[in-house]
Amino acid sequence: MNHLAKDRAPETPPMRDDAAARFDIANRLFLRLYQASNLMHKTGTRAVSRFGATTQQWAVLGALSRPAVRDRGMAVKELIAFLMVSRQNLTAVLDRLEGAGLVERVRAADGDGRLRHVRLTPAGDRVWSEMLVNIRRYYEDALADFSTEECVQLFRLLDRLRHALSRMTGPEGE
Amino acid sequence: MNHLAKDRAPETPPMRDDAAARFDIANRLFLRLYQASNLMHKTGTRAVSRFGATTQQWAVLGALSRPAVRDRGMAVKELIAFLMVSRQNLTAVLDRLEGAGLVERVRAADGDGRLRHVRLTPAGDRVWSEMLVNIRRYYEDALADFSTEECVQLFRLLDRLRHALSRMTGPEGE
DNA sequence: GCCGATAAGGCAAGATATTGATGAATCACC
DNA sequence: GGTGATTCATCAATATCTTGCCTTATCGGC
Repeated sequence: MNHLAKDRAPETPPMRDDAAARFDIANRLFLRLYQASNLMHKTGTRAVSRFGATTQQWAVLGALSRPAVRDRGMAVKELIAFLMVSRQNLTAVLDRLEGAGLVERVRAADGDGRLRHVRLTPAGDRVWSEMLVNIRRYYEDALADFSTEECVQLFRLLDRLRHALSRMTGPEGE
Repeated sequence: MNHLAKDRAPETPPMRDDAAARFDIANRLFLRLYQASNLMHKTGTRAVSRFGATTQQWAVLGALSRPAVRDRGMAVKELIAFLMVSRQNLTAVLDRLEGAGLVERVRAADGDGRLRHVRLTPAGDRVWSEMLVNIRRYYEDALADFSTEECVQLFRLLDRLRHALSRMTGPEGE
């Protein structure tokens, strides 16, 4: 990795080195994303393991616990868009959560009879409150070395990356 | 978020709101990490699908193709530390790669007879070169809206997060 | 030469993730 | 009222990913 003649380039920077440097940093970036995501699932599942939960179930419960949707629940399609997973996968996760009694599928009270709204059960609400204690501690541990400003920075960059990647799944995957 | 204990000194920022804001941003951050990682696997696997590969196999081949280890290969233990996956999982991925003839397990030429070095086969080397064309295009597409400076920034933040999370797996997980 | 530690593989169980194909109920439109 | 699109579910195949436990081979120290 020789990126030497970098700081003193009064004219046009050499195209070849620039492309090579970008590939190199992209490679490292995606490797870190891969590693960080592996570790997130590993440590996250451990953090909520005493509830028999996993990071995916955590994500679903977290989505359903948001004040804006706590009462009405979310349609499966909305959850798919929110979590960016496949329908087949989400169905399996929902099955497990429903089996554990944390979540229920109800027909939408309003118009559309095709929609099934997924909603937290009272038990799910209770378990989520308990999990929240562990989750707060998990966030504190994981981000202890990050200033709030840096957290925001990382969030924004990840958000843009997510946006770019979701465009690659096809124009409808927005 | 409702700001509760606001009756404190106007000089110091209210602790409660600060903690709530940090939790909120942490929550969004990890959701974005979850989403971005899902999308990375989805779009990445698609990018190398015509080689019958997946993102994990891509990661392994990428690790083995680095100039520093191209000839001697990497011990399984090194690969585990590098990719941060479990041994049981890596074994399965290596089995598939070995079955496809892209990778071989050889006894370490040097001292330790316990070590099996995983190395690219000539066929694996060839396939990797072809995959590289797709991978370069993938990186360009995914990071088109990012300046090189922003890529470095995101890499550094992810690297620190990876480090923090790996500390949480236990002191040996370094 | 014995023995604990290390490196790797085998086997099992369970959860997550993708794609693809199929089916059933419902809605919107004509 | 029929038709096509939408929403959700199901079955199947395949690949990851984790934990836990057991086995084998080897290394290093005593």
